[in-house]
Amino acid sequence: MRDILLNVSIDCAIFGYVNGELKVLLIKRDKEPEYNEWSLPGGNIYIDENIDDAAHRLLSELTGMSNLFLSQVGLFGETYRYPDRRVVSILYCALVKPEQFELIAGAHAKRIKWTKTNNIKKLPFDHNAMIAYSLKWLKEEIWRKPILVNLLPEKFPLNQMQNLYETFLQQTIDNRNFRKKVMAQGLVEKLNEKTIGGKQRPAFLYRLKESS
Amino acid sequence: MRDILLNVSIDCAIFGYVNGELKVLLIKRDKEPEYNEWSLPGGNIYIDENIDDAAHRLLSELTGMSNLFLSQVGLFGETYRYPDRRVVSILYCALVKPEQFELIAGAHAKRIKWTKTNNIKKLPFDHNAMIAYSLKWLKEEIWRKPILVNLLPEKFPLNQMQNLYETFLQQTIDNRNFRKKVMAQGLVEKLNEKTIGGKQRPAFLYRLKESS
DNA sequence: TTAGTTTGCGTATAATATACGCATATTGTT
DNA sequence: AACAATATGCGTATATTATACGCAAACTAA
Repeated sequence: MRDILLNVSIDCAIFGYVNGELKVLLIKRDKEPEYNEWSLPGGNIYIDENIDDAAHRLLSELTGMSNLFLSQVGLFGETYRYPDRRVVSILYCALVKPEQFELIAGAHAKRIKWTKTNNIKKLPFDHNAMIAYSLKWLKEEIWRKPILVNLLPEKFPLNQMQNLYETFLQQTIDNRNFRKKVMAQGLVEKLNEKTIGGKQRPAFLYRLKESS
Repeated sequence: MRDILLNVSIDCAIFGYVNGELKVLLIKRDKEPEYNEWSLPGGNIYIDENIDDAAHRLLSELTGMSNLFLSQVGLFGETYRYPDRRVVSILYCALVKPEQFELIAGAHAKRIKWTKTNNIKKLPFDHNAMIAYSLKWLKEEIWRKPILVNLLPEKFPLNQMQNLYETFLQQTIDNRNFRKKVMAQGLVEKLNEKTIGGKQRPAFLYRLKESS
């Protein structure tokens, strides 16, 4: 039985994009407090466990998801945010393609579901604030971190990347300017390969730079 | 005897500007671990204490400083960063005018000193990384938060504000463009008062906007 | 061959940031 | 009282960056 950090916890706001709709992953709690309520996946950190590692482990245990690109986005430490004892929570955030994951309700999660982010009902603790904060953070970081690029296959043509950005930002982007912008900030690099079997002119493939 | 959070602590990187030099506040620890070593001021959070409040209290206790504009800048949670037990530390940061404070070494601080930020020797724990991180953060936030404006008197002419920015950023700024930039982002507001007793043309006074 | 489509080069325009001119209001000096 | 010295605070010109758009090239399907 490994010891846990009693005053620190982790919560994860995992967003998924399906058919142009942004959804957030909720689990049905199978323990107190807030037994049977829908909430963000989260939990405790082991005493000798790296915080980022803990976030990945918790998600894996609760939902079966692994190898996500998780970013630490904030700290929620209101005095009475958690009823049982004083717990400061570290908020992690990721964007995923729901269809790439088979959700498996694991320990402490009776069920799992994707919920539309517009019009979320009242969640336990400060989880509504966490979701709002994450969405704001995401839109700011989308051009600086490979949050979106991680939804793509390892190698992809630029128009696929552009479609993703357009879908997430809910706006069309000029393809020529998109290329310039993406190249200027250098999150991705051009490969010497092209798409094959497409129904039009082959496009060069790109991938996330090592350093990102 | 109030309980404390065992797994969470606070550290403060307080920077001071004297004669164009940036210095950081260090205290000489009077308890283990790292007894007698110079380190960043910091300490524990009480079980029912707001995190921001704790940061202010700790600084006050250790150094006598109060009413600082403190910003939470990061979380340091490496597994073995603290030798006695697992502690995740929340880093706070502020910029002050050293001459405005009478430093009083309080509980758990044998001495206090200002040290130049270039060429700091090895400090305990991860405090060197904390200082480096704070400096990077400061330069990014200097136009968005009233970190620097808080070093000024309540009412000030724009050239005083400009001098401060120039000193901190170590570069000259065109006075006309400085005015435009400052007005455009609206951290401060113009008053209907002017400087008196100066040795040249009186300038309008400005102050930090309420909302900031 | 030709129509349809996407790629990916280019340049033109708009928006923003930086550089700089200079008249004005004040104090100190002759 | 005139003038130098200095900082204020208005303006506009230039450079840099972001956005809008033209269009030829490369491929597929028919």
